Amino acid sequence: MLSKTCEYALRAMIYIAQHSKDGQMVSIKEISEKISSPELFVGKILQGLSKQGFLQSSKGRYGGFYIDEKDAKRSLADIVIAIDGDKMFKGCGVGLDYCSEKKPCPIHAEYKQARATLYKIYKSATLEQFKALRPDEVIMLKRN
Amino acid sequence: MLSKTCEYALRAMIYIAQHSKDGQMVSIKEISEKISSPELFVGKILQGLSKQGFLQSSKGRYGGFYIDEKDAKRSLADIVIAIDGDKMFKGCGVGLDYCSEKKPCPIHAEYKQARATLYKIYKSATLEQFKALRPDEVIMLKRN
DNA sequence: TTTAATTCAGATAAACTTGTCTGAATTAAA
DNA sequence: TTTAATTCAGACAAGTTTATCTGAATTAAA
Repeated sequence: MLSKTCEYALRAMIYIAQHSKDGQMVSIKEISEKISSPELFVGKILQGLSKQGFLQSSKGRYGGFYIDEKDAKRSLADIVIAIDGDKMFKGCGVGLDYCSEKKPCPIHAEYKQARATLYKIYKSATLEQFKALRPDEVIMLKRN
Repeated sequence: MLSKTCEYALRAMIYIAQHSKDGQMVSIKEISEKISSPELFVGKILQGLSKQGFLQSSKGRYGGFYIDEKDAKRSLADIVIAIDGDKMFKGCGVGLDYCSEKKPCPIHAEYKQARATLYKIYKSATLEQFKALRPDEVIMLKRN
């Protein structure tokens, strides 16, 4: 459902949120290692998100990325939509352009409901929540 | 969520199911026109589904595709899985490999539930249901 | 038996997504 | 002020999905 790009983005953002303590910047190198993802590609993704104001970045030595308390309140839905658009939360479940309330396909009502639930789930999840995990709850962001 | 290929497949299968009356074959040409999709591409897709036993095909003049009553009972979920695989119904909502019951991500439980609901929706929808529509319920399969 | 209309099979091409390279700009520390 | 470490920007490359081309095989009808 999420593109690979979007999954990288979420994992990277979660890692940065978890490691943004007292102004310490997190470098792309560190991030990509810790979430096992292609360094330059994740760099690009974060540059985009940074331009859109989802996180702070600073150039130069000891530079990197940072997510402050305010930005950590952003929902996963916002990030998903910034990258994949809202197609995941929109449209007919069968891919019919002309499916509507007036001419619903057989799964229209249920699908619409399921879609709304999905959106609610992503919308109410925040980066903050991943910072607040107890040590025994901490989740591996790596692959493999 | 569904790939383009899968959407073509569903729309084509629905069209064929709706027009498979008393042994009459439906040609790729007719199908692709009626659902406005690339003819040769939909041809390929249907060839694959036909090999997998989702519908009948016959070569030669007056040949084409056909969905009998038994095959019309197949669920949309089966077709989706045959084409896109089951990734839509599996895995973590954040894309975490190590998210599990034991170490759930913050949205694990809700997402799992939503995913299951989605599967149920596709699993209980059949091609048959699209044949049974009353005239005023009939849905446009075309684009544009 | 010939012809025309079709599916089938495999190769090729175009478009999109994912990933890499290169060099410039920036910044903190030595 | 120089150096080393970083992000940034734009071009490039590889991989995947979507779409097309070509010719062969098949079949019903003329």
